[in-house]
Amino acid sequence: MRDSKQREVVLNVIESSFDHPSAETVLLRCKNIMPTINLATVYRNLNALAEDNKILRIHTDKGDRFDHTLNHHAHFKCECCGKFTDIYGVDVSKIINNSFAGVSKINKLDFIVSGVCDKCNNMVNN
Amino acid sequence: MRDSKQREVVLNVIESSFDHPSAETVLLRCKNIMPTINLATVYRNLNALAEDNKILRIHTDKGDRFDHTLNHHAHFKCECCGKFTDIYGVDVSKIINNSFAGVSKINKLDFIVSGVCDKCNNMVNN
DNA sequence: ATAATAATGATAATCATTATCATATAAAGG
DNA sequence: CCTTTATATGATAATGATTATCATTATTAT
Repeated sequence: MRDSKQREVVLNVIESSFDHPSAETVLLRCKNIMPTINLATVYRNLNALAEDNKILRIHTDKGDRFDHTLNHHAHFKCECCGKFTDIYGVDVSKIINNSFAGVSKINKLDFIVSGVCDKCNNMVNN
Repeated sequence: MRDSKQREVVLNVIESSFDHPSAETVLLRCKNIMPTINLATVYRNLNALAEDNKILRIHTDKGDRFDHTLNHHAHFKCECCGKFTDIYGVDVSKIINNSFAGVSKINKLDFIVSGVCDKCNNMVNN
């Protein structure tokens, strides 16, 4: 893999984002730094960086999100406001170290809890 | 929600399927029973049944899968052969009963472990 | 039986993502 | 430093899963 200014920009954007941005959001943030960058390039580099374990891909029901945190962790998605947050109550590393019947190698965990966040719940009840 | 022959067929197909079929696969199986059934109808009814907690939707990186098992459980997806199987080593019900900081209500769990299954692993090593 | 309304089938539209391809750019060797 | 060669890019078309639209059909309350 050759170096590229674009890949560097994409990596910088992910590493400085703490809100699990989508590819489209990553594009917007990249354009602030490099206005000529293209959506296809962003997708290509997000794929390359995730493949290379430089960033983490989170798979959601409406498109993928990307995370600067490398270790696998659970996420919460509010069905009401769409907000995407980290969950610290589950020891995912413990799970990934276990082996399951019929499984030889674990590469990835997608663990997404969906529901209603406190903020949205309070809005409904007030 | 009104009754319909088509929804009955879709529900029957899911309840007699043990391989987590995709919408397209569900369509094929429905057509064996009702050849005139339409893809849009299958999608509509899969959505309605999942919404109604009659079936379970599993969200994967390449399209949704559907399951007759109602209680939330973890799944394993082989990156090599694409096979989709249930995992029994993780007590998901225990996780879902816990509450997380900032979360008022949990409706759904997507828990997918990706990796290589024993079968594919043996093929590579032999 | 009839009226009101929801479900269907056929198909167009959408949305995220990937593929294509000509051009630009990185890095290796002279 | 200049050329060569292969990879990355930008622009855009294509794909694939899912949803929307809309005229027709079927269900159910009256």
